[in-house]
Amino acid sequence: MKTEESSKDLLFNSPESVFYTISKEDKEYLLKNTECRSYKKNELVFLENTKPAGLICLSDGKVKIFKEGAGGRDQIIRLSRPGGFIGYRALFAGQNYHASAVSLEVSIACTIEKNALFSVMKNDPNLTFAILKSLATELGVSNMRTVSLTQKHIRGRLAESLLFLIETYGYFDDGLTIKALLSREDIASLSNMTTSNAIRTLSTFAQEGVIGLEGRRIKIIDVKMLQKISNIG
Amino acid sequence: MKTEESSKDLLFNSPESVFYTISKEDKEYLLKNTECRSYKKNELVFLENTKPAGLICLSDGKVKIFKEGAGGRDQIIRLSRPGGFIGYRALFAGQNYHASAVSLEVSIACTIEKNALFSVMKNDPNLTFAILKSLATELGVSNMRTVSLTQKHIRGRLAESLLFLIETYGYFDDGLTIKALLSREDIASLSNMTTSNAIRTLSTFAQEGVIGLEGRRIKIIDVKMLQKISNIG
DNA sequence: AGATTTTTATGTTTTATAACAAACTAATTT
DNA sequence: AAATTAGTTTGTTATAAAACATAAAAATCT
Repeated sequence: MKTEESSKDLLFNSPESVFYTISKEDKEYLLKNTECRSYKKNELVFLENTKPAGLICLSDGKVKIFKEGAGGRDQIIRLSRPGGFIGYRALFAGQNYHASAVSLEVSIACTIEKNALFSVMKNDPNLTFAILKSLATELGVSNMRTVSLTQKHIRGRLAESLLFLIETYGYFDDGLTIKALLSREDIASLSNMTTSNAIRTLSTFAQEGVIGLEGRRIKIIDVKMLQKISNIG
Repeated sequence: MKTEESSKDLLFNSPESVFYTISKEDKEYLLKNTECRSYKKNELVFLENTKPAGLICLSDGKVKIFKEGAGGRDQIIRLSRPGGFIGYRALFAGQNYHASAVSLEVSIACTIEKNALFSVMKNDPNLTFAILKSLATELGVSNMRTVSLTQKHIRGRLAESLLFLIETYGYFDDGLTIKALLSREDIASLSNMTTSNAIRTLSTFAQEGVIGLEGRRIKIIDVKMLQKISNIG
């Protein structure tokens, strides 16, 4: 299990981090202005329409970013994994959050205070450029998702979501079970359908031998078929 | 009518441009590496899956950015107006275009060559920061749109599209007619519905006295009502 | 351990919207 | 000006998915 202290280390000293290559002084300065805390399952990380305090980096666990839609039906915009940033869109746009974030399991997240981060960025074009690239990439995913969610049918959307979960969280040690135990409701919110239809379609996939179901565990039996279902829409 | 020469001026010397405040030398350098050209109506500006050559700025006219979906049904991701950038997501993500761009009317667009732009950005954190802000803002719009398109009903989606057109292009001198003469098919692609349903729903709105229709001209009679329809979804 | 709530499951009905069809109108081309 | 093509309109039918309903199972609380 990770601690709140070791979390700062992941954020600033792992080679994949955009902060890995910044100067020693900048690193020390940001470190002093970063706070980590842990979240229980289903705890709010930030709330729609509030102001970002800084850049939040997920260090351990899983967080969903979602918008509440008409009739209480949520729409999951994004899922975050350790090492990923959350809520940075609003921060850099200078806006309030457009969505809320809630942990899906016990999680640790670190917040780099806004002004400290900005002052470092203003003197480090490479850092700003790296963040720009990351945001641009995310915008691409978001645009693709818009098309998928609006044009694919239920089976295609669900298949795409399962592939997305595999991509994001990978498998347990068995190499088959998706390493994410979402509720059926969350799977529905991710795939833009009602919970009933998510359950129904999952069990159809299971009957067809594409996946296996054991409670919240989803075993992927036939990835190729899943990709095919996702592609034909 | 704008010329290709005066277009460069808009891009670098208008106070709203992100390039307005860059140094004189940088401006001259970018100016040398910028090319403007005009496009006929329905001409391709860039094609999905090709590599961006630089940052494209629309100087005059209107351009739609769209993705071809299943069964030839397009999805308009974004509409650009003079002063706006197009295709910058792919450029900064270091990817090929995920969508295509086509002019909706006679247009002029300027392209700042990629490497020239990047070298200026690497030395001007403020410029990079400004572009980051702009991208973050767009990502917000994109996320909101995802939720609207997936959760609102036909009437709500169409009303939202009309309001979006007003916001983007404003009115003709009469203060009533939307300054954008889109085909019914484009209105459908923007609202994620079939052309038939776009036409049908437009004429329902007209019957209800919310809008007036004269060919492709759409007169907004009751904005409040339109906002209400958009909000209730 | 029992009670209560939440989550999952499945069947039935209703409805919004796509798909199809056919005609009419406007815009281009020859 | 006639012919051709592209775009618009309206009506009908088919269908995917939501809404509703009920029950079983699992998780949580007392």
